[in-house]
Amino acid sequence: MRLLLVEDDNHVAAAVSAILTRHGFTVVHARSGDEALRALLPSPEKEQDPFGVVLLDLGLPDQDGYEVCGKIRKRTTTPVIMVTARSDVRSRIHGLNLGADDYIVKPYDTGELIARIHAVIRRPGAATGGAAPAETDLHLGAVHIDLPTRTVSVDGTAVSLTRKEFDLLALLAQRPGVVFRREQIISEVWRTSWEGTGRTLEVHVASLRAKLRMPALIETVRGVGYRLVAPA
Amino acid sequence: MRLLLVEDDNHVAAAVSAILTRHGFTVVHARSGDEALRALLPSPEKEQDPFGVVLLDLGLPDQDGYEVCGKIRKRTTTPVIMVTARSDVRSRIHGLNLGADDYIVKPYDTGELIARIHAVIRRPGAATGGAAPAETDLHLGAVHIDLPTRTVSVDGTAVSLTRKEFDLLALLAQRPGVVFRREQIISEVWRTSWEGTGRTLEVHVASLRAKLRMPALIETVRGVGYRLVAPA
DNA sequence: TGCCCTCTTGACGGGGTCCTCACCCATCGG
DNA sequence: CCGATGGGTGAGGACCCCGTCAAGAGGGCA
Repeated sequence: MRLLLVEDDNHVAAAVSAILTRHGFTVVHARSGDEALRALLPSPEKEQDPFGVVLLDLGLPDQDGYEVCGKIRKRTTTPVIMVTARSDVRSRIHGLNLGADDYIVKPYDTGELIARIHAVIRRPGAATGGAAPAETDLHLGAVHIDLPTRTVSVDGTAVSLTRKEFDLLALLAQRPGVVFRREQIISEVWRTSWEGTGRTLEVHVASLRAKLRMPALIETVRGVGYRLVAPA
Repeated sequence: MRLLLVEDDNHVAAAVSAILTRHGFTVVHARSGDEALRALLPSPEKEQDPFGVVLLDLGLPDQDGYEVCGKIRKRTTTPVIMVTARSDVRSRIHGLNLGADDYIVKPYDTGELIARIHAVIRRPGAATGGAAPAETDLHLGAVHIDLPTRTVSVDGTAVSLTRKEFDLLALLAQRPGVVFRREQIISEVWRTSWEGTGRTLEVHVASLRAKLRMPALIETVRGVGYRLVAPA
């Protein structure tokens, strides 16, 4: 699960990040409120998994942490856990009323942090309540892709794809015309930084081209990667 | 919204109850773990609104408060907030890992209590009480699901499902056709972030397929999860 | 207390997916 | 024209994932 860590101190961020990574989270680090908001909002460019939870430090340089929390709540339903050194009750109530799901006071026990994160993300709706209504249907000429149901059809007839095939197609289809580099595709679809020595990627591309019966749809960019040709 | 207050001390209960009532909650008071569990379980006789949240004091006479929390979590998905004088980190982590949604240490500020209650019940999906009138009946071809009474019938004949079976079916039925990931199902139905190694999920799916006499209704999406096939 | 229902776990097996490997072809630079 | 580089292709086998079965733990109810 992806986690957004909002923290201006790089040393603290590195330490916390290490702990969270060890517990299975993919940590994205934002150093300011602006950066956090930009990372949260689904931009047309990068279509990634939505964040499962936000760890928001209130001591930010550019803007008030409470304000950031409010803005996050206005746009998404992603759970927010406030982290701060301010221990007074007033601040806690203020934070919670702004839409925060929990409020932890520094210094905190790392075990408790993990436990509270899990408590927040297991609440019903948290799993589905990612970012704002992202695009779920993609049309590319005759090809129609439905993300939630993981179904693909060409000219109206359904096509059965395997997991890797679908993930690969979905990735490319999010930015038609844009070239994805090989290593980028590997890391997104395979979720591992292992750079294969084999022909794995090519095999899956070939399979996709065959199943979609449109070999020209996926274009090879020699020495770089692949891209989907944008429909006219 | 109805709130279940589990507290053995009558004086404390009266005081807290008054505060909560003033904030718009309908408070039901249970003096022991047994009483709490009996109040929570939906009896076929009295058809009442389900509880929106449980305030669980850990200092109970009859049984361990943690145990009670575990039992509650086993049967319902109602949010639980633990309230106790035990402030050590160990207890907090233990409580949260048992499925509690929050953990407040006595003595607490009443304003913070209210804020934390609101933070817990504000989650989308947690609104079993007064909020959005969610869909209560689901029809999928020959299968009819009634959420409030937790009854399921196929072709008009009733089918007896266990708790987990019903929760699983109800989850999938909420969005026919869309694929639910395994982890998502685990976290929603089991409400615990334990990543099981066993075959638990598959066993329940198999049981459901058999009882509904429609093996094709629940479709396996290899490497991802399951989904209900949308009716034609 | 004893029985039954539910849930969990583990072993086992089958079948679908994925990766590897070898070889082929296309492109590009000299 | 020729070699080097990098992608395309077609098997085959390994691995992974899921379905099934059986056994056991725990709680509920009489």
